[in-house]
Amino acid sequence: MRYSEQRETVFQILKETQSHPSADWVYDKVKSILPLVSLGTVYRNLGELEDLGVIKSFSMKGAIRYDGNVADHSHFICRKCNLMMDFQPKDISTSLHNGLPKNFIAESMEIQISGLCDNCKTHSKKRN
Amino acid sequence: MRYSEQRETVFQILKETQSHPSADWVYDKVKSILPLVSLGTVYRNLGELEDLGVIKSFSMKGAIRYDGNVADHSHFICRKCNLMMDFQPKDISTSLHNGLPKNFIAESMEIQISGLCDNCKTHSKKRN
DNA sequence: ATATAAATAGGAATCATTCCTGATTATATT
DNA sequence: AATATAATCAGGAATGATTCCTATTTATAT
Ligand SMILES: [Mn+2]
Ligand SMILES: [Mn+2]
Ligand SMILES: [Zn+2]
Ligand SMILES: [Zn+2]
Repeated sequence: MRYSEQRETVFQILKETQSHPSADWVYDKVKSILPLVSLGTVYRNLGELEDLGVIKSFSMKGAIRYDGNVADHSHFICRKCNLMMDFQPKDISTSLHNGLPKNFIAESMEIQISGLCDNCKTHSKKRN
Repeated sequence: MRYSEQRETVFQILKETQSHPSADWVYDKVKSILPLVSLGTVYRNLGELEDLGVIKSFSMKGAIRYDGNVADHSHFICRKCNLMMDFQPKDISTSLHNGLPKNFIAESMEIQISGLCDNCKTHSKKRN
């Protein structure tokens, strides 16, 4: 795989944010550094970085969101503003061995907690 | 909310399957009963049923999938064929109180295990 | 039976994502 | 340093899922 400034920039942006952004958000950020970058290039590089295993993605509310944190972790998701925050549940992987479906090979686990974030539990307007 | 045969049919189809189908799959099923139904009607009724709280939805691999099982449960997802199977992890809700993010109101939890289903671990072709 | 608002069918519009193509560029080789 | 070549790119068209629109139909209250 050949080096490209576009791919490197996409990767750095993803590593530096905790916000689990969409491709479009990444696109805007890249544009502020490389104004001529195209959205297709951002998508292609996000896909390539995911194939390399250095970023992750998941779809949420009809849009793909990307995560530069590839370590095992879980997410808290605010149902109002869609904030997505990492957290590390303790003592889960050990206790989860109970109740797993039979004959399936489990490769990864994600726990998603949905609810209201700190902002949204006190304010009614969308903040994020 | 007025009764409609279309909504009732959508609801019954979702209650009777365990497959976590897409809107399009539901559309095909409804058509076999009400041949003139439109895809827009299926989407609208799926949304209304979700608002009522009698079905759930989540997006997966860029498409919305619907679930007629509104009881708390988790999913095993095959990364090869996208099979989505309910399971009930035991002893999770109690142990999960450790490690939750601060100041967030947790309303629901879902555990997703990804891996290979029984078919896919032995065959290479897509079955589902 | 009639009135009325809710729901529908069919199709257009939208939006995220992927695909395509001719131009550019990183990198290896001379 | 110049050249060759395949990878990558920019820009835009195509796709596919979902939502939106509107004239028509229909459930239901009176
Ligand atoms: Mn994360
Ligand atoms: Mn389910
Ligand atoms: Zn929030
Ligand atoms: Zn499978």
